[in-house]
Amino acid sequence: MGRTRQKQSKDRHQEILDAAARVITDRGLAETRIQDIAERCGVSPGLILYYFESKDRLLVEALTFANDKYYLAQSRELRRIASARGQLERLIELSVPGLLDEYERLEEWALWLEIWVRALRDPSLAREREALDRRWRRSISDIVRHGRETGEFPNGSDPDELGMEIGALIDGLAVQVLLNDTVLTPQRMKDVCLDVASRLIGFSLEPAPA
Amino acid sequence: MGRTRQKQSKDRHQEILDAAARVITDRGLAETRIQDIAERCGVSPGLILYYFESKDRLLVEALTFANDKYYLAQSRELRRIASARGQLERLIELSVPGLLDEYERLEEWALWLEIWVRALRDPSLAREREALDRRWRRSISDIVRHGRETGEFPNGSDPDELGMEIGALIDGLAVQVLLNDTVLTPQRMKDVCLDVASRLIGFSLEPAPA
DNA sequence: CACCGATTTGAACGGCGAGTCAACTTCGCT
DNA sequence: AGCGAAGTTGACTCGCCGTTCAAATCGGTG
Repeated sequence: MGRTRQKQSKDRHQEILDAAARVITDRGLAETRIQDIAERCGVSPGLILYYFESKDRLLVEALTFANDKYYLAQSRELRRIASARGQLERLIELSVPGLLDEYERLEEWALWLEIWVRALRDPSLAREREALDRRWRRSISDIVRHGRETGEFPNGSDPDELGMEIGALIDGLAVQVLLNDTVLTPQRMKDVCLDVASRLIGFSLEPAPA
Repeated sequence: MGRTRQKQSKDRHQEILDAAARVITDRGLAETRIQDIAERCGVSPGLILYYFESKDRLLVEALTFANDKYYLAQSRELRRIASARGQLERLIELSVPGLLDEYERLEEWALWLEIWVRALRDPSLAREREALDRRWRRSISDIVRHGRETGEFPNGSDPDELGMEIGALIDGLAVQVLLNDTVLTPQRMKDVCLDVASRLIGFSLEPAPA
């Protein structure tokens, strides 16, 4: 068989997942057809079903696949920042839909909405979603822990609790921004998040107003 | 023609909207068929399209119709409470999926998720969603204003800002609870919301621990 | 080159569900 | 009672799309 053959096959697999995620972002999960995904790959519809046993499985896999991709990118970026304060600020920036580059974050949040809706009726996706979400909250609580170790943040509430609170705030605001709420601009969302986070964690915003 | 005839027609209209909302909650927007809605009404599928020009229009109307219903019920209930503190606590209780009666709030939040997803690609629903959301945030900021008038709450941040922050927090947490997050129970969500709200608004929780 | 399995194609199948329609019923009015 | 309009039915049409499949192609191996 040879390794190149396996490699190719794996590439195709990911290529399809990637295309699927993009189609879902563009057309919405409900309106995504196999034909669309095939076209994105420049491939025939039959091939999609050669690599995935059904459309449903493919779509679910694509949702979590894309989420993984974004999570890893975020992790990598945060690891390069030393101060907890800087990490928190960057995490928030990365979470605001449309603040940095146009497409990536918009895609991520749009996919979250689709995950939520489908998880309501798909128990296996529901379990997966919870794991993804715990990971996301954990990246917040880890920043809090880090900040306490370095002395940037004071001791106080349970870091996990803070991760949940701040995470929920970001989720809620991100939905508004994603849906183009006219009142809540991306910049304003960033400010609100930082402001509330600083009050909840208990540090002062003054020293470094970005 | 006579008014009774018009009245009947209006009832049918609402009956269908109601049935549609329930079906959407049960099966999800994407899986909702005209047949299902007809069955809920004990009526033939043809009749549904006699009252609504298309399935799409019916579904969108059903989403906002149900939201209205819940909003009015909430308003009525809050108006009966004198203290701002009591109003805030009740608003939070009413917002936690599955804390009080099983079905109603679960339905409401499930429908919100569907609204969000569809609003991503339906500009007219997007506009409608924003209005609904402003109304919801406003019911929070009004409580803050009321509390400042009565002296229960101290002066501080802009009430609209607080409405946005607390509203977003509730949204984010409600999604977790709705999706049966194993860590975040309904009771815990209520506690977290009250706790964060009291810190943001600046009043003490001690005097009345429910 | 000839073979073989893996990959890829595109045509065809089949079911499903939105929307149409012509016939039938119901109800208010005179 | 009987007319006309509104309400209701259920069978039918039609297009769409997931899935299947037989044939074609490709690429590595001996």
